Amino acid sequence: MGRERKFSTEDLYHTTKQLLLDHGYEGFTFTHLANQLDVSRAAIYKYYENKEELLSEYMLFELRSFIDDLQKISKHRSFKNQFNALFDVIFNDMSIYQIREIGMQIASVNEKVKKNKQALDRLHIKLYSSLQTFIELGRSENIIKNSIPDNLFLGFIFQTVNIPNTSGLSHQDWVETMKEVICHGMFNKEN
Amino acid sequence: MGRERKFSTEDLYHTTKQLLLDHGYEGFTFTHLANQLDVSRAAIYKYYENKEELLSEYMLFELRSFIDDLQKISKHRSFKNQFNALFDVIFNDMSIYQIREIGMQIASVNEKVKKNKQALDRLHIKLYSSLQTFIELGRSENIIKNSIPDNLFLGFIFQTVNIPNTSGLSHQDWVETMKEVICHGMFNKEN
DNA sequence: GACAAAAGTTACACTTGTGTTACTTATATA
DNA sequence: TATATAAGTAACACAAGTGTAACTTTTGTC
Repeated sequence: MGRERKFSTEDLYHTTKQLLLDHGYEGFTFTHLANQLDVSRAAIYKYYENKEELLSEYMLFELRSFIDDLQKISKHRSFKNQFNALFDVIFNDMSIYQIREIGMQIASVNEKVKKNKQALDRLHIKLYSSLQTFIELGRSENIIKNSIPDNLFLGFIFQTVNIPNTSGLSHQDWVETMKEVICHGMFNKEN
Repeated sequence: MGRERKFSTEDLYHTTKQLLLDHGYEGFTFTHLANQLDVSRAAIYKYYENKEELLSEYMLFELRSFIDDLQKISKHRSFKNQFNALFDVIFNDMSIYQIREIGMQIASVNEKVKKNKQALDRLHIKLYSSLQTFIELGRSENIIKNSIPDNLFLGFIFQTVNIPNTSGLSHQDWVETMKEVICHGMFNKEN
Protein backbone atom coordinates (compact mmCIF):
# COMPACT_ATOMS: atom_id res chain seq x y z
CA MET A 1 0.00 0.00 0.00
CA GLY A 2 0.94 3.64 0.13
CA ARG A 3 1.23 5.77 -2.98
CA GLU A 4 3.40 5.19 -6.03
CA ARG A 5 7.02 6.33 -5.94
CA LYS A 6 8.01 9.26 -8.11
CA PHE A 7 11.55 7.91 -8.57
CA SER A 8 13.03 4.41 -8.59
CA THR A 9 16.31 3.42 -6.93
CA GLU A 10 17.59 2.98 -10.46
CA ASP A 11 16.67 6.60 -11.31
CA LEU A 12 18.36 7.74 -8.15
CA TYR A 13 21.58 5.80 -8.78
CA HIS A 14 21.72 6.97 -12.37
CA THR A 15 21.36 10.63 -11.38
CA THR A 16 23.80 10.19 -8.50
CA LYS A 17 26.43 8.81 -10.88
CA GLN A 18 25.95 11.70 -13.29
CA LEU A 19 26.20 14.31 -10.53
CA LEU A 20 29.31 12.66 -9.09
CA LEU A 21 31.05 12.60 -12.47
CA ASP A 22 30.02 16.21 -13.21
CA HIS A 23 30.65 17.87 -9.84
CA GLY A 24 32.80 15.47 -7.79
CA TYR A 25 32.25 14.33 -4.23
CA GLU A 26 32.17 17.75 -2.57
CA GLY A 27 29.98 19.17 -5.34
CA PHE A 28 27.37 16.46 -4.89
CA THR A 29 24.35 17.76 -2.89
CA PHE A 30 20.86 16.54 -2.01
CA THR A 31 19.57 19.84 -3.39
CA HIS A 32 20.99 19.10 -6.87
CA LEU A 33 19.88 15.49 -6.68
CA ALA A 34 16.31 16.39 -5.71
CA ASN A 35 16.10 18.99 -8.49
CA GLN A 36 17.33 16.49 -11.08
CA LEU A 37 14.82 13.88 -9.89
CA ASP A 38 12.05 16.50 -9.78
CA VAL A 39 11.10 15.73 -6.17
CA SER A 40 11.44 17.68 -2.95
CA ARG A 41 14.70 17.33 -1.08
CA ALA A 42 12.87 15.94 1.95
CA ALA A 43 11.62 13.01 -0.15
CA ILE A 44 15.18 11.69 -0.39
CA TYR A 45 15.55 11.90 3.40
CA LYS A 46 12.74 9.29 3.58
CA TYR A 47 15.26 6.75 2.30
CA TYR A 48 18.69 8.06 3.33
CA GLU A 49 19.73 9.94 6.45
CA ASN A 50 22.40 11.93 4.63
CA LYS A 51 24.65 12.16 1.61
CA GLU A 52 27.25 9.76 3.00
CA GLU A 53 24.64 7.04 3.51
CA LEU A 54 23.26 7.43 0.00
CA LEU A 55 26.70 7.48 -1.60
CA SER A 56 27.99 4.48 0.32
CA GLU A 57 24.90 2.48 -0.70
CA TYR A 58 25.33 3.61 -4.28
CA MET A 59 29.01 2.62 -4.23
CA LEU A 60 28.09 -0.83 -2.90
CA PHE A 61 25.68 -1.27 -5.79
CA GLU A 62 28.23 -0.10 -8.33
CA LEU A 63 31.06 -2.24 -6.98
CA ARG A 64 28.83 -5.32 -6.66
CA SER A 65 27.68 -5.14 -10.25
CA PHE A 66 31.25 -4.58 -11.42
CA ILE A 67 32.46 -7.63 -9.49
CA ASP A 68 29.58 -9.66 -10.90
CA ASP A 69 30.74 -8.75 -14.39
CA LEU A 70 34.32 -9.59 -13.50
CA GLN A 71 33.44 -13.01 -12.09
CA LYS A 72 32.12 -14.01 -15.52
CA ILE A 73 35.61 -13.51 -16.91
CA SER A 74 36.96 -16.53 -15.04
CA LYS A 75 34.71 -18.75 -17.16
CA HIS A 76 37.15 -18.30 -20.01
CA ARG A 77 39.95 -20.85 -19.84
CA SER A 78 42.99 -19.12 -21.37
CA PHE A 79 44.60 -15.92 -20.10
CA LYS A 80 44.28 -14.32 -23.53
CA ASN A 81 40.53 -14.86 -23.58
CA GLN A 82 40.20 -13.56 -20.02
CA PHE A 83 42.25 -10.53 -21.00
CA ASN A 84 39.92 -9.72 -23.89
CA ALA A 85 36.87 -10.24 -21.69
CA LEU A 86 38.32 -7.91 -19.04
CA PHE A 87 38.63 -5.16 -21.61
CA ASP A 88 35.03 -5.65 -22.67
CA VAL A 89 33.92 -5.25 -19.04
CA ILE A 90 36.07 -2.22 -18.34
CA PHE A 91 35.15 -0.36 -21.53
CA ASN A 92 31.49 -1.24 -21.10
CA ASP A 93 31.37 1.30 -18.27
CA MET A 94 34.35 3.59 -18.33
CA SER A 95 33.65 5.35 -15.03
CA ILE A 96 34.42 2.67 -12.42
CA TYR A 97 37.89 3.94 -11.70
CA GLN A 98 36.74 7.54 -11.16
CA ILE A 99 33.76 6.43 -9.10
CA ARG A 100 35.96 4.26 -6.91
CA GLU A 101 38.24 7.22 -6.13
CA ILE A 102 35.22 9.32 -5.17
CA GLY A 103 34.04 6.53 -2.90
CA MET A 104 37.16 6.82 -0.78
CA GLN A 105 36.16 10.36 0.27
CA ILE A 106 33.01 9.26 2.12
CA ALA A 107 33.19 10.15 5.84
CA SER A 108 31.86 7.65 8.40
CA VAL A 109 29.17 9.95 9.83
CA ASN A 110 27.11 7.16 11.44
CA GLU A 111 27.04 3.41 12.13
CA LYS A 112 25.29 2.50 8.89
CA VAL A 113 27.82 4.39 6.79
CA LYS A 114 30.65 2.80 8.79
CA LYS A 115 29.27 -0.66 8.03
CA ASN A 116 28.77 0.19 4.37
CA LYS A 117 32.35 1.38 4.12
CA GLN A 118 33.56 -1.85 5.72
CA ALA A 119 31.47 -3.80 3.23
CA LEU A 120 33.05 -1.72 0.46
CA ASP A 121 36.50 -2.61 1.79
CA ARG A 122 35.62 -6.31 1.78
CA LEU A 123 34.29 -6.06 -1.78
CA HIS A 124 37.43 -4.28 -2.78
CA ILE A 125 39.54 -7.13 -1.47
CA LYS A 126 37.27 -9.57 -3.29
CA LEU A 127 37.73 -7.55 -6.47
CA TYR A 128 41.47 -7.50 -6.02
CA SER A 129 41.76 -11.24 -5.34
CA SER A 130 39.56 -11.92 -8.35
CA LEU A 131 42.02 -9.92 -10.46
CA GLN A 132 44.90 -11.59 -8.64
CA THR A 133 43.96 -15.03 -9.96
CA PHE A 134 43.70 -13.47 -13.41
CA ILE A 135 47.24 -12.12 -13.12
CA GLU A 136 48.54 -15.40 -11.75
CA LEU A 137 47.12 -17.18 -14.76
CA GLY A 138 48.95 -14.72 -16.99
CA ARG A 139 52.18 -15.34 -15.09
CA SER A 140 51.80 -19.13 -15.11
CA GLU A 141 51.18 -19.04 -18.86
CA ASN A 142 54.39 -16.99 -19.01
CA ILE A 143 52.67 -14.14 -20.83
CA ILE A 144 53.11 -11.26 -18.36
CA LYS A 145 56.66 -9.96 -17.97
CA ASN A 146 58.17 -10.89 -14.60
CA SER A 147 59.53 -7.38 -14.05
CA ILE A 148 56.03 -5.92 -13.74
CA PRO A 149 54.43 -5.71 -10.25
CA ASP A 150 50.75 -6.66 -9.96
CA ASN A 151 49.53 -3.17 -9.15
CA LEU A 152 51.35 -1.65 -12.12
CA PHE A 153 49.71 -4.21 -14.37
CA LEU A 154 46.24 -3.44 -13.00
CA GLY A 155 46.88 0.30 -12.76
CA PHE A 156 47.83 0.47 -16.41
CA ILE A 157 44.75 -1.36 -17.57
CA PHE A 158 42.35 0.66 -15.43
CA GLN A 159 43.95 4.01 -16.19
CA THR A 160 43.72 3.55 -19.94
CA VAL A 161 39.96 3.78 -19.59
CA ASN A 162 40.33 7.45 -18.68
CA ILE A 163 42.16 8.49 -21.84
CA PRO A 164 39.65 10.47 -23.92
CA ASN A 165 39.31 9.22 -27.48
CA THR A 166 39.67 12.38 -29.58
CA SER A 167 41.51 10.62 -32.39
CA GLY A 168 38.52 9.97 -34.64
CA LEU A 169 39.02 6.22 -34.28
CA SER A 170 35.88 4.11 -33.78
CA HIS A 171 35.31 2.74 -30.30
CA GLN A 172 36.26 -0.77 -31.47
CA ASP A 173 39.48 0.39 -33.17
CA TRP A 174 40.33 2.51 -30.15
CA VAL A 175 39.99 -0.43 -27.78
CA GLU A 176 42.03 -2.67 -30.09
CA THR A 177 44.85 -0.13 -30.33
CA MET A 178 44.74 0.21 -26.54
CA LYS A 179 45.14 -3.55 -26.12
CA GLU A 180 48.03 -3.61 -28.57
CA VAL A 181 49.81 -0.88 -26.59
CA ILE A 182 49.26 -2.62 -23.26
CA CYS A 183 50.51 -5.94 -24.64
CA HIS A 184 53.44 -4.81 -26.77
CA GLY A 185 54.04 -1.10 -26.09
CA MET A 186 54.17 1.95 -28.30
CA PHE A 187 57.62 1.48 -29.79
CA ASN A 188 58.60 -0.63 -32.80
CA LYS A 189 60.35 -3.89 -32.03
CA GLU A 190 63.92 -2.98 -32.93
CA ASN A 191 63.95 -0.17 -30.32
CA MET B 1 55.54 51.29 1.71
CA GLY B 2 52.62 49.69 3.50
CA ARG B 3 53.04 46.86 5.94
CA GLU B 4 54.64 43.47 5.36
CA ARG B 5 52.57 40.71 3.80
CA LYS B 6 51.60 37.77 5.98
CA PHE B 7 51.61 35.36 3.03
CA SER B 8 53.54 35.26 -0.26
CA THR B 9 52.07 34.35 -3.64
CA GLU B 10 54.17 31.23 -3.38
CA ASP B 11 52.53 30.31 -0.04
CA LEU B 12 49.15 30.95 -1.58
CA TYR B 13 49.78 28.81 -4.67
CA HIS B 14 51.22 26.01 -2.59
CA THR B 15 48.19 25.93 -0.29
CA THR B 16 45.83 26.28 -3.25
CA LYS B 17 47.39 23.24 -4.91
CA GLN B 18 47.11 21.18 -1.74
CA LEU B 19 43.45 22.14 -1.21
CA LEU B 20 42.62 21.40 -4.85
CA LEU B 21 44.20 17.95 -4.68
CA ASP B 22 42.54 17.19 -1.32
CA HIS B 23 39.03 18.57 -1.90
CA GLY B 24 38.62 19.06 -5.65
CA TYR B 25 37.35 22.15 -7.44
CA GLU B 26 33.95 22.40 -5.74
CA GLY B 27 35.48 21.67 -2.33
CA PHE B 28 37.97 24.52 -2.68
CA THR B 29 36.84 27.60 -0.68
CA PHE B 30 38.30 30.94 0.37
CA THR B 31 37.33 30.02 3.93
CA HIS B 32 39.57 26.91 3.89
CA LEU B 33 42.34 28.78 2.09
CA ALA B 34 42.31 31.68 4.59
CA ASN B 35 42.36 29.25 7.53
CA GLN B 36 45.32 27.36 6.07
CA LEU B 37 47.22 30.60 5.46
CA ASP B 38 46.28 31.88 8.92
CA VAL B 39 44.84 35.15 7.61
CA SER B 40 41.31 36.53 7.46
CA ARG B 41 39.24 35.62 4.44
CA ALA B 42 38.91 39.29 3.48
CA ALA B 43 42.70 39.56 3.14
CA ILE B 44 42.55 37.27 0.11
CA TYR B 45 39.88 39.48 -1.47
CA LYS B 46 42.52 42.25 -1.50
CA TYR B 47 44.23 40.34 -4.32
CA TYR B 48 41.52 38.30 -6.01
CA GLU B 49 37.87 39.15 -6.63
CA ASN B 50 36.75 35.54 -6.27
CA LYS B 51 37.76 31.90 -6.36
CA GLU B 52 37.62 31.68 -10.16
CA GLU B 53 40.08 34.56 -10.52
CA LEU B 54 42.51 33.07 -8.03
CA LEU B 55 42.30 29.60 -9.55
CA SER B 56 42.71 30.80 -13.13
CA GLU B 57 45.81 32.81 -12.13
CA TYR B 58 47.16 29.79 -10.28
CA MET B 59 46.53 27.54 -13.27
CA LEU B 60 48.39 29.99 -15.53
CA PHE B 61 51.37 29.86 -13.18
CA GLU B 62 51.28 26.07 -13.03
CA LEU B 63 50.92 25.57 -16.78
CA ARG B 64 53.61 28.17 -17.58
CA SER B 65 56.18 26.49 -15.35
CA PHE B 66 55.29 23.08 -16.77
CA ILE B 67 55.73 24.36 -20.33
CA ASP B 68 59.05 25.93 -19.32
CA ASP B 69 60.23 22.56 -18.11
CA LEU B 70 58.98 20.89 -21.28
CA GLN B 71 60.77 23.37 -23.57
CA LYS B 72 64.07 22.25 -22.09
CA ILE B 73 63.38 18.76 -23.44
CA SER B 74 63.83 19.90 -27.04
CA LYS B 75 67.49 20.62 -26.27
CA HIS B 76 68.15 16.91 -26.42
CA ARG B 77 68.81 15.75 -29.98
CA SER B 78 67.54 12.17 -30.16
CA PHE B 79 63.98 11.06 -29.52
CA LYS B 80 65.15 8.53 -26.93
CA ASN B 81 66.87 11.23 -24.89
CA GLN B 82 63.82 13.51 -25.17
CA PHE B 83 61.63 10.62 -24.08
CA ASN B 84 63.71 10.07 -20.94
CA ALA B 85 63.74 13.81 -20.19
CA LEU B 86 59.95 13.96 -20.58
CA PHE B 87 59.57 11.27 -17.94
CA ASP B 88 61.82 13.18 -15.59
CA VAL B 89 59.65 16.28 -16.01
CA ILE B 90 56.35 14.46 -15.61
CA PHE B 91 57.39 12.45 -12.56
CA ASN B 92 59.01 15.49 -11.00
CA ASP B 93 55.51 16.83 -10.28
CA MET B 94 52.94 14.11 -10.59
CA SER B 95 49.88 16.35 -10.21
CA ILE B 96 49.83 18.29 -13.49
CA TYR B 97 47.30 16.04 -15.13
CA GLN B 98 44.87 16.23 -12.22
CA ILE B 99 45.38 19.97 -11.84
CA ARG B 100 44.71 20.48 -15.55
CA GLU B 101 41.40 18.64 -15.29
CA ILE B 102 40.39 20.80 -12.34
CA GLY B 103 41.26 23.91 -14.36
CA MET B 104 38.64 23.07 -16.95
CA GLN B 105 35.89 23.51 -14.36
CA ILE B 106 36.54 27.23 -13.80
CA ALA B 107 33.50 29.34 -14.74
CA SER B 108 34.04 32.65 -16.58
CA VAL B 109 32.49 34.84 -13.89
CA ASN B 110 34.08 38.11 -15.05
CA GLU B 111 36.26 39.62 -17.80
CA LYS B 112 39.55 38.92 -16.06
CA VAL B 113 38.72 35.25 -15.58
CA LYS B 114 37.56 35.06 -19.20
CA LYS B 115 40.91 36.44 -20.36
CA ASN B 116 42.83 34.10 -18.06
CA LYS B 117 40.93 31.13 -19.44
CA GLN B 118 41.71 32.24 -22.98
CA ALA B 119 45.37 32.54 -22.01
CA LEU B 120 45.15 29.04 -20.56
CA ASP B 121 43.73 27.76 -23.85
CA ARG B 122 46.58 29.37 -25.78
CA LEU B 123 49.13 27.85 -23.40
CA HIS B 124 47.44 24.51 -23.80
CA ILE B 125 47.84 24.71 -27.56
CA LYS B 126 51.48 25.71 -27.06
CA LEU B 127 51.94 22.70 -24.79
CA TYR B 128 50.31 20.41 -27.29
CA SER B 129 52.35 21.67 -30.24
CA SER B 130 55.50 21.35 -28.16
CA LEU B 131 54.60 17.71 -27.55
CA GLN B 132 53.59 17.37 -31.20
CA THR B 133 57.13 18.06 -32.43
CA PHE B 134 58.35 15.51 -29.88
CA ILE B 135 56.00 12.88 -31.33
CA GLU B 136 56.94 13.80 -34.89
CA LEU B 137 60.59 13.24 -34.03
CA GLY B 138 59.64 9.81 -32.69
CA ARG B 139 57.76 9.02 -35.86
CA SER B 140 60.51 10.31 -38.16
CA GLU B 141 63.04 8.17 -36.28
CA ASN B 142 60.60 5.31 -36.89
CA ILE B 143 60.39 4.51 -33.18
CA ILE B 144 56.69 5.08 -32.48
CA LYS B 145 54.31 2.55 -34.00
CA ASN B 146 52.28 4.00 -36.88
CA SER B 147 49.05 2.49 -35.60
CA ILE B 148 49.06 4.73 -32.52
CA PRO B 149 47.25 8.10 -32.70
CA ASP B 150 49.01 11.09 -31.11
CA ASN B 151 46.49 11.55 -28.31
CA LEU B 152 46.71 7.89 -27.30
CA PHE B 153 50.48 8.21 -27.12
CA LEU B 154 50.28 11.32 -24.93
CA GLY B 155 47.32 10.03 -22.93
CA PHE B 156 49.20 6.89 -22.01
CA ILE B 157 52.26 8.75 -20.83
CA PHE B 158 50.33 11.30 -18.78
CA GLN B 159 47.93 8.79 -17.25
CA THR B 160 50.72 6.55 -15.98
CA VAL B 161 51.62 9.32 -13.55
CA ASN B 162 48.38 8.68 -11.68
CA ILE B 163 49.05 5.00 -10.94
CA PRO B 164 49.84 4.81 -7.23
CA ASN B 165 53.08 2.98 -6.46
CA THR B 166 52.08 0.47 -3.79
CA SER B 167 54.46 -2.20 -5.04
CA GLY B 168 57.37 -1.46 -2.71
CA LEU B 169 59.58 -0.58 -5.68
CA SER B 170 61.80 2.50 -5.28
CA HIS B 171 60.76 5.60 -7.21
CA GLN B 172 63.58 5.10 -9.70
CA ASP B 173 62.75 1.41 -10.30
CA TRP B 174 59.07 2.30 -10.59
CA VAL B 175 59.73 4.92 -13.26
CA GLU B 176 62.03 2.57 -15.15
CA THR B 177 59.44 -0.23 -15.16
CA MET B 178 56.85 2.29 -16.32
CA LYS B 179 59.06 3.31 -19.25
CA GLU B 180 59.63 -0.32 -20.19
CA VAL B 181 55.87 -0.93 -20.23
CA ILE B 182 55.16 2.14 -22.34
CA CYS B 183 57.88 1.25 -24.83
CA HIS B 184 57.45 -2.52 -25.11
CA GLY B 185 54.26 -3.49 -23.29
CA MET B 186 53.50 -5.88 -20.47
CA PHE B 187 53.57 -9.15 -22.41
CA ASN B 188 56.60 -11.25 -23.27
CA LYS B 189 57.75 -11.06 -26.86
CA GLU B 190 56.46 -14.37 -28.19
CA ASN B 191 52.84 -13.42 -27.30
C1' DG C 1 56.27 63.09 13.94
C1' DA C 2 52.76 63.25 10.43
C1' DC C 3 50.81 60.97 6.75
C1' DA C 4 50.18 58.15 2.57
C1' DA C 5 49.61 53.64 1.30
C1' DA C 6 49.51 48.84 1.59
C1' DA C 7 48.05 44.94 4.51
C1' DG C 8 45.04 43.13 7.46
C1' DT C 9 40.56 42.52 10.37
C1' DT C 10 35.70 42.76 11.88
C1' DA C 11 31.16 42.72 10.95
C1' DC C 12 27.08 42.59 8.07
C1' DA C 13 23.84 41.04 4.58
C1' DC C 14 23.18 37.52 1.55
C1' DT C 15 23.13 32.73 -0.60
C1' DT C 16 23.21 27.82 -0.59
C1' DG C 17 22.94 23.56 1.62
C1' DT C 18 21.35 20.53 5.81
C1' DG C 19 18.28 17.89 8.75
C1' DT C 20 13.82 17.69 10.93
C1' DT C 21 8.84 18.27 11.92
C1' DA C 22 4.29 18.66 10.88
C1' DC C 23 1.60 18.37 7.30
C1' DT C 24 -0.97 16.55 2.76
C1' DT C 25 -1.76 13.07 -0.96
C1' DA C 26 -2.49 8.65 -2.96
C1' DT C 27 -3.61 3.75 -2.81
C1' DA C 28 -4.21 -1.25 -1.58
C1' DT C 29 -7.14 -3.96 1.23
C1' DA C 30 -10.23 -5.13 4.93
C1' DT D 1 -16.07 3.23 1.84
C1' DA D 2 -12.96 3.84 5.60
C1' DT D 3 -8.51 3.60 6.93
C1' DA D 4 -3.73 2.37 7.58
C1' DT D 5 0.36 3.39 5.47
C1' DA D 6 3.81 4.71 2.33
C1' DA D 7 5.13 8.74 -0.51
C1' DG D 8 5.62 13.28 -0.94
C1' DT D 9 5.76 18.50 0.38
C1' DA D 10 6.34 22.97 2.86
C1' DA D 11 8.52 25.32 6.16
C1' DC D 12 11.76 26.21 9.87
C1' DA D 13 16.16 26.67 12.28
C1' DC D 14 20.72 26.13 11.58
C1' DA D 15 25.53 25.93 9.39
C1' DA D 16 28.90 27.25 5.97
C1' DG D 17 30.37 30.01 2.26
C1' DT D 18 30.38 34.69 -0.33
C1' DG D 19 31.33 39.54 -1.24
C1' DT D 20 31.73 44.17 0.63
C1' DA D 21 32.33 48.30 3.58
C1' DA D 22 34.23 50.48 7.36
C1' DC D 23 37.63 50.02 10.24
C1' DT D 24 42.69 49.33 12.38
C1' DT D 25 47.68 48.27 11.96
C1' DT D 26 52.13 48.71 10.09
C1' DT D 27 55.77 50.90 7.58
C1' DG D 28 58.54 53.89 4.45
C1' DT D 29 59.23 58.71 3.29
C1' DC D 30 59.01 63.75 3.54
